[in-house]
Amino acid sequence: MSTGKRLAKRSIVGTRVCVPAKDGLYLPGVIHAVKSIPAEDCSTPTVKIGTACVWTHPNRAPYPSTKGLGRTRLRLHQQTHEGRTEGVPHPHGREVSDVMGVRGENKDEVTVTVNPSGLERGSPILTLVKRLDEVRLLESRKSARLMDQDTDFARLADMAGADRKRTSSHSIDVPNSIHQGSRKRRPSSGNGSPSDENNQDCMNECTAALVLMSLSCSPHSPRPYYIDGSELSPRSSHDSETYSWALNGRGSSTPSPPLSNGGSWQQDEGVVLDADFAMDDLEIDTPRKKKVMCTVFQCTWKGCGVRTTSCEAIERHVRKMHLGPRNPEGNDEDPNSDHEEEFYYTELEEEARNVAVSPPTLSHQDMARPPHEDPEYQRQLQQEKLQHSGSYKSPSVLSQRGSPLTIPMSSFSWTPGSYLPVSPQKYQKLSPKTVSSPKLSPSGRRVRGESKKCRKVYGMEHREQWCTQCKWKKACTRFEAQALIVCLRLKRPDRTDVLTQC
DNA sequence: TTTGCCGGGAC
DNA sequence: GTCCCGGCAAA
Ligand SMILES: [Zn+2]
Repeated sequence: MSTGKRLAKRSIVGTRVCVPAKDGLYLPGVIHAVKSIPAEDCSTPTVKIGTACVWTHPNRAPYPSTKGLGRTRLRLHQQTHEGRTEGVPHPHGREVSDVMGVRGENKDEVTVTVNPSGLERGSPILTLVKRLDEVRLLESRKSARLMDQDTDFARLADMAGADRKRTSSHSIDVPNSIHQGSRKRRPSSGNGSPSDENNQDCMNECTAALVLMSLSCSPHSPRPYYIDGSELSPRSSHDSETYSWALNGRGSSTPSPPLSNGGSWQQDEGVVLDADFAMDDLEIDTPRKKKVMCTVFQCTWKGCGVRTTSCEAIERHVRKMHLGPRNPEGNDEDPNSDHEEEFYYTELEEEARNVAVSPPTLSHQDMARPPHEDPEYQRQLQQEKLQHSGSYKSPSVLSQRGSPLTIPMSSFSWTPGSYLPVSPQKYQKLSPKTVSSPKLSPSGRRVRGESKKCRKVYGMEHREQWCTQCKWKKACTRFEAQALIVCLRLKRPDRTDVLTQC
């Protein structure tokens, strides 16, 4: 519902940004004002660099603070999670914050120019070449979206759900036979040495989710894909528009952040989902769910408010109308592009009938069926390909970027609760919306998964080997995750980058 | 009857 | 937040 997938944009004043300077150098600054230009129906942020210098560019937005460092910028944020910006270890071990500029030369290094005022008096301007992981972030006020992304990454680490703590502590599935039958709490520490199998189990669960994320999300505000009977593919009603997770019906629909953490989750908090990747935006066709919701995208550029039903369309709009071409060549397909436009629209959910007046919309039938079954959608795809080849990210492009998986659902059952191995309670907490299950029994109870469950596999006598969920009498998460990995290996052996994490 | 797991309660 | 279990429904 209107609990919204993406939070409405807040004021960007105060947001740390990078602005392009000469020689490809990006200077950190803070947006201190946004001037609106009524005539042009847009606004121009003014960025303060240091104390005096002001950068402004009509019809052009500054880069979010992490932008402008090429691919390296994300690592800056992801690896540190400290909410700080441009704190560069001084050669003598001190931290300096008067960074004049940061330039990403290659993947692992950044060149940092440090203002002498941040060092001893009279020091010359320092140019430091630092490894990425040496660069720490000082306090910064990031844009809401970047905040969201951080949250995402943090939560990403939680994909092991109830097992996550044990993931980090390398211990899981504690035998609890001693306390069997007693509601007395076991000491939470001293879990003893876990079996390798359990460790692997946990890893598998983590990785399965990672794999999913990694494979199904494009680096550019990655689009989720959905698993229908046969494949993971972008789910959209038309024009690659209303994306939503529909894993056998249950899923989420908001984009997730790029997963470039290399699986090194150091934080664990909740599930992956949040404003940008939430299990909560589930579009499921069940008897329970009567209202057909669909997503519209609204431009948040001041005074604009243009709405489209397509993510692509709104991004195109923002790019064309407000931001200008991404680069001189106008090559919008540049994988390294800044995706700045993502900051200038918001995603809203509306009842389908409202959307009918929003252009461009097709029939609503297609919202309830997979795109590959929708002839109208297919036609649209063809047209889109023809019309926008080169400047428009058609689903095929998305496919390349996100490399959606093709997973035969017959090989394993993908039950909704186990989409990410997470405790149902947590799942529900992160799901403000009423979540309906894809396969619900008439009573509303979800249909039992078809895959083996710990109880069946290990038996009551080996309860200690069960996954945590099974121990808690919750929906088992172990075998679906494993099945997913198996499928992944079979179907996408080329994705060694992800598979190596398994 | 067995199994899976939802919902809710204890801690 | 974690952990547990009553009880329901499907298998
Ligand atoms: Zn299990």
